[in-house]
Amino acid sequence: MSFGPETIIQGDCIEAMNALPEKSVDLIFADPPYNLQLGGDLLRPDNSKVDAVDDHWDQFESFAAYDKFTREWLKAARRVLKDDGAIWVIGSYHNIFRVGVAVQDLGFWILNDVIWRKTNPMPNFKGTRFANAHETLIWASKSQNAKRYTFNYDALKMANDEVQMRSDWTIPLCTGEERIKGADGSKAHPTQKPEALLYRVILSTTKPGDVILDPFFGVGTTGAAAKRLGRKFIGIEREAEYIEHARTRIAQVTPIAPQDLEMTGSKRAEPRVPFGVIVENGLLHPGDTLYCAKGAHAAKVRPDGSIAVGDLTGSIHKIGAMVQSAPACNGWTYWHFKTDAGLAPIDVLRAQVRAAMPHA
Amino acid sequence: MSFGPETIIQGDCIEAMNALPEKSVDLIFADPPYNLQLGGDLLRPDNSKVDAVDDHWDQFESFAAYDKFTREWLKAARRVLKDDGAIWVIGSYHNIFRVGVAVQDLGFWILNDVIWRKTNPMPNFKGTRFANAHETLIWASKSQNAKRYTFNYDALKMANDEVQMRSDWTIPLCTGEERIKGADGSKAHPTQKPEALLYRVILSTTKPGDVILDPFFGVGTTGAAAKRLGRKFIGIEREAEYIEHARTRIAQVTPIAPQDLEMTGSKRAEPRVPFGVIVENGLLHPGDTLYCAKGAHAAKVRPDGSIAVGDLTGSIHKIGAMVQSAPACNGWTYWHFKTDAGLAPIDVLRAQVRAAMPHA
DNA sequence: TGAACTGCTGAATCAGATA
DNA sequence: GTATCTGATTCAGCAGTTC
Repeated sequence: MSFGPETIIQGDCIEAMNALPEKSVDLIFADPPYNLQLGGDLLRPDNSKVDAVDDHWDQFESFAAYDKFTREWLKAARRVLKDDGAIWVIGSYHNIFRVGVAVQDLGFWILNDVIWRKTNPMPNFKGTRFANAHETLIWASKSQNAKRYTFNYDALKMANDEVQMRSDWTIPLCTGEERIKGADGSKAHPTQKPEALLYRVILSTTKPGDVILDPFFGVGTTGAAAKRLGRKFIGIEREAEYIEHARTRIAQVTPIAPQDLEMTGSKRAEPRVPFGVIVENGLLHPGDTLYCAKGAHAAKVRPDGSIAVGDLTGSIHKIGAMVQSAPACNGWTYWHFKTDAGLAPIDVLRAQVRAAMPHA
Repeated sequence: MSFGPETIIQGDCIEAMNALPEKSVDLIFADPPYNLQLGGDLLRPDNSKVDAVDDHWDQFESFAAYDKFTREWLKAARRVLKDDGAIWVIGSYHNIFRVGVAVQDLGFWILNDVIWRKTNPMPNFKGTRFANAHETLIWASKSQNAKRYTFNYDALKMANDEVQMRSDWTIPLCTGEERIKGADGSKAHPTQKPEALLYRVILSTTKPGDVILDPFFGVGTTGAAAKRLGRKFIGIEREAEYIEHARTRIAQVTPIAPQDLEMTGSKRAEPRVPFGVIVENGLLHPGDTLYCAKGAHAAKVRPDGSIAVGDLTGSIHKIGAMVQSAPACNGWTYWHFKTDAGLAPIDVLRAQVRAAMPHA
């Protein structure tokens, strides 16, 4: 089954997800409710004789109900997720611990917890606690064995001034223009997330064209960011009013042109060039000598693309590791050849071969 | 019962806590095993081996076994805690969700989760995830009705440059001189916490003279910080070797008057504003064109904050240097974007983002 | 004397394709 | 499923040495 680029479903998210085909979505982003409905039931103002056991029981019942709900929607979510897909869940200390345990118990494998560090949080007015200045996101693959989840490491590193992206993200709250307002000017949704947060989630863990499912769609931040970034989305939401806001909002989003979606790619994704091809193409010749950067080691190129140091023969990687007594070695950067300007890594020859290859 | 100012008990923490009188301590700080589940060896890019936490005390058979252990020590801890006392537990995503659920289920009432944001975390060497740059602390009172927990609001605010203390704390790792070393110069304990972290915990949630219990005492960071701040402590630790280090260490601590205490690490590290954030926040869009001041060079913005001039892609700084054939370039001042009033340097956009982040 | 440089290290669930 | 091979991958801070 393939989805249209924009799907919004009104209804209960568990039923709606169970109606979707299994293993059909690439990423799930979920911002579940965390109204534990505590306080009212548990507060006993008379305070005359608080039975501690009863207190715990009440609390347990309430937490148990939330846990049951959490496990049910997570289970439904896991069914529709592709085996190489991943899930994000956002929450606060009220619910995130319970969500995290359910995520782990259902077989997801946590990859990171990520902190959304708010630049402009609401202060704690009473001065009774630390200002609650962050929320927590859990990023998990479908299972421990699912090693092929999407992570655009190089693009994220580029987006962070060429330093690898950390697990704490500093992003402002959703305010001002971006905040969706109702007819009376009041905020349309109590917990609208900033689009910058979703931008980073989607940029880091999906590819263009991927299908993103949001079971608690609200006013459609996930949909807006997905559309902007050329991803498909499925949003599920119970409240007709939120859906109305979401539709209006998403209709106004202009997608980035496909050719402008291109980002810094991974070296791992580049086509493999065996060292033998360098020799085959005459960029090096059998009998030529390779050197390590300091010239301490020298190796001879052989016709089949292996190299020799004394009696030792093998691949550029193996021999490189052996002469250094290292557990591993990248021969492309370790070995150099002589040029007029001095030693140059053989990786430049590989780059020449790749440049001459037809674009895929 | 009253305790001496410094008590260290060797033994199992659950048995030792059960031997203490109930409702006798003011604060508990616990740094339990994290239940890391590591694969094989991890090599850095330079082929050196990461010194992993592979100690026997961190090994558990299953989540269920870890949960059982967690509930048992938390239950024992709750018994010895005064009704107006509080508990801190620190952990990572491997264990903190399970700890948090146990804390809630046992009747504690979470007041905050606090993020220890590390200035100098270990990077992710393989480029597979976000750098794991934080740990999470849970701060909880003994029960929901226990409103009289200690929180030194004004002192904390003062120590934080007159701004309310937030739930994310930026503090460096414990390294250098502070790190306790064994006879052979290697680290005495694999997970020693920075004293600055304990200062802040103790300063914010205890009064001078309070009794602080640490059931996983290790090399005694809690004891050292408690003594320095004029609090009593009880440390429980199984390993005789750790206790030996702790005693030596704590003996060298000179208590200081709280008013003389300078909050360590309270200066907020000003996060850089990477160019990717400008795009993320929609101040520029993928596909937009940047120009040098004279308009001779043009570059296209990409979704990850890299830019492209023809086939060349890279950061604003790198590409700026390349088009000028210069060794280096400040991309913020070199590249401009079109406005109604002509070209403006992209640095004005960075200023806008910074202005929107008063507490970044 | 100081700047520059080299080396080491920190709670880490850390690769991917092919045979 | 396992075994083998290619070859990609790090940031901040401290200590010790060199220039």
